Amino acid sequence: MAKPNLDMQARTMLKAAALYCTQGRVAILKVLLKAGRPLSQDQIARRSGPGRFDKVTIYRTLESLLKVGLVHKAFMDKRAWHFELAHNCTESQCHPHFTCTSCGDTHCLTEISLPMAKSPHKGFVIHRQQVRLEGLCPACA
Amino acid sequence: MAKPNLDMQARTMLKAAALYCTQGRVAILKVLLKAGRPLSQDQIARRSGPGRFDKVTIYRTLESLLKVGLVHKAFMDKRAWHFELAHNCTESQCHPHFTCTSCGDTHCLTEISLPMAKSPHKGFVIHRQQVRLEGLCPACA
DNA sequence: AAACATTTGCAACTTAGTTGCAGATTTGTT
DNA sequence: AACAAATCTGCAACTAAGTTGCAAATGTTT
Ligand SMILES: [Mn+2]
Ligand SMILES: [Mn+2]
Ligand SMILES: [Zn+2]
Ligand SMILES: [Zn+2]
Repeated sequence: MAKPNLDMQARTMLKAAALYCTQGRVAILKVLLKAGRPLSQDQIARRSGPGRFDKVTIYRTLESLLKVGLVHKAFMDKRAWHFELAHNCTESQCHPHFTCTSCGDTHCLTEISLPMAKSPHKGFVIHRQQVRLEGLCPACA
Repeated sequence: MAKPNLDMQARTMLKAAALYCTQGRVAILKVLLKAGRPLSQDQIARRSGPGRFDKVTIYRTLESLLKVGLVHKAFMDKRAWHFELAHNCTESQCHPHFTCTSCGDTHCLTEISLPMAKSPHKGFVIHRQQVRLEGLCPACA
């Protein structure tokens, strides 16, 4: 029952963003919807069926989703970028990301948000803030 | 007047960390001391004299400095890692980094620090927190 | 200065991400 | 349904970051 729902959801999002509903975009958006956390190009490729899309296509698809604000690049302290749906994000702050130092899993902490930093002194204008947390996840604590 | 001072400072730090005082380590540490902000391998290479050290050496040197806690890896939202001296950092939080969206420069905001995030619910244990800020620097605002 | 421990450079390799271009899809229109 | 215009896709070739093994060079201790 989740499948057709996800498909609809993805197509609706693309339509609303005035993007072509291509096979690649629908599939990749569904992967991100289902995952609910940041994924690398590599993970997205494997989850959308191995060999289904060229990695160039995946990067370009993600870039188009980025441009219209459907996804965010999340900062992972790994060598590869990770992409995720833009959810629970305000203009000035995306939700914090928590990475477990034991199992390595990353979770989106959409429930919490820190106060924005105050500009320190001489004319820094702060527009956006990004927070990364490290520690032990429930499973590893 | 800054030169011999920096040299001394670098050597003292290395001695204290029980590391060999090699030409590479002294030179790279001096570069980081002088820069006062996160630099990529590439930037470090250029600032320590082009062709002076192999990039492998620079990476391995930085890794040794990392291991003893003299430097930190700072996340830059670029493809390359950036390294900087560990300064004004507590156990749980390094200083925030500010990147100007206009000129691209990154500044270390060692004067400010945000309250630690509160663990949201089910057993997340937060050990460290990292904050990245974006906006306009004094020169660009 | 010798002996030992550690670091260095080189060359070769891996992986993430990018670019150009021709052919395939998508969409809106007849 | 068929067409044309706009856009996307895969391929191949490329750039750039980072890693590994190993022999030669350097740093430290005696
Ligand atoms: Mn997230
Ligand atoms: Mn810093
Ligand atoms: Zn865990
Ligand atoms: Zn600026």
